[in-house]
Amino acid sequence: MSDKKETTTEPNSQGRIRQENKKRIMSAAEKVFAENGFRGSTTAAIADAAGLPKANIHYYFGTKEELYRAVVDDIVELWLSSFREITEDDDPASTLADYIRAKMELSRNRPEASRVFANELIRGAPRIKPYLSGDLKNWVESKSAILDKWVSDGKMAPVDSTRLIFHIWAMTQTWADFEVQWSCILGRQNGLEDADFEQATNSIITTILRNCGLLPLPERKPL
Amino acid sequence: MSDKKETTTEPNSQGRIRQENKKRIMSAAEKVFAENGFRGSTTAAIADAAGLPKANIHYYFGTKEELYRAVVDDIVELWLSSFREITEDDDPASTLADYIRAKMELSRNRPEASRVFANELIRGAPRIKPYLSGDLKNWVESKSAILDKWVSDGKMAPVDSTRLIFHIWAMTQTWADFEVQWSCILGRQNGLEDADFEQATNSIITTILRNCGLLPLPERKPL
DNA sequence: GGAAAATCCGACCAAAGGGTCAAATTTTGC
DNA sequence: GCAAAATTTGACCCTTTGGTCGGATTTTCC
Repeated sequence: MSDKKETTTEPNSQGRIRQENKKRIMSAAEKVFAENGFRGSTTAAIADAAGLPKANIHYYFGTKEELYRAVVDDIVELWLSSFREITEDDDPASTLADYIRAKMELSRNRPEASRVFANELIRGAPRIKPYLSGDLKNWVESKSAILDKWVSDGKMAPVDSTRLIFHIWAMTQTWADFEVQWSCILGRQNGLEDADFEQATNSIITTILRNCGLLPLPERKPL
Repeated sequence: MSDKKETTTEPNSQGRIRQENKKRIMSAAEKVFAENGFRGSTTAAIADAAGLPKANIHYYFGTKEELYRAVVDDIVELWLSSFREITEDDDPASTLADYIRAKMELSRNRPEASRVFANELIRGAPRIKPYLSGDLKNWVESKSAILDKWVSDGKMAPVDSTRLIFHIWAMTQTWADFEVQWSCILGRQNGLEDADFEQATNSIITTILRNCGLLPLPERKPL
């Protein structure tokens, strides 16, 4: 079913035009898929966004499905590569804060990538389940093991380390996926501003560090 | 453009069959829209899920767009009605905990509703922006005012009350919208279990209450 | 019980959708 | 400079899709 174009044989060292066009198409596709999901996106819309005739999309990617997979694979790679390595010797507070900042920068700079991913998850992740149950599961397990080590070393208070990671993701990605909701509620006519992301970042960091006993208990205002 | 069936004139007191069928179709539509978004959903798929011929969908709802709006309006109403009233005289800790529990129960029991809403937001909320900038904005503003009052009354520590609400939503809704991600990572072959939701609920409550200085600072394990 | 209203539903239609093709043009490698 | 390879593109094809229609069946109401 997919043995007709064999992208694997392509020498790839040359093909400057090919590289450029594929990148252009994938970037356009990311936008369209983010907004409409896989089934709701049309190859015509993608071609339009890329400024190319529809036939070119099929020339470079065969089917819509293949293009989608290429886009998703790209995002998965971005996801995994964007995590700085963490070791048990690191300082919990600054490591967690840095991680939250990195995730928020992704939400700010690559919101479409986040939304493509979100779309895929909402649909039950038919195409990326193996990745979720594989690389991603391993990543979470190894990181929560480090958190647990920090706890048992007395470097931070006991927490549910797995849920901690989940909830960091939820709080950071919501600023990309559901941006329109927050910008409406905050009354930002032209979308969220840098300052909104900064404030959100600080709020998340505070929440997480307090939860881990890494910030002093905030004083209540005296009656 | 919509003056041909005039659903408003329908006496509605009779029409038992009508009520039942509309409910059946909307319930099926919620499922299909949740999984495929508006553009990705076909009326045939909805009819199929409802166990009715496609023509009936159009008989009761006119167009796909009208059906979608009916479903979304229903969800918006559910959203707003599910919030217990809060007053400044309430106890912060139990009020926040109750609210988180209520949101988590919605995520557990009406995940499709949450996903339809999420789909709409990811797309930029073309059809519900007025609701976001209206009712929802007001709701958030009135609730964050109460939180602020609690702070100035010394009943809880100073927090960014608006972001607090946003992040409660993010952490609770992620368990509906992205359930597949969490169940893969947790290795649950058959989807999340009740116990998973309980554990998540507790984790969120702890996080939020600690953030508000409503739980004692957790002790670190001594070296 | 019977006529009017409501409901059901298979058959149909025009538009949009994914994908193909072959001829024309451009780029590459020597 | 030129032949082979790569790329471009409009026209085309078949399937899917949202939506309609009209006649059959059921329900309602007196």
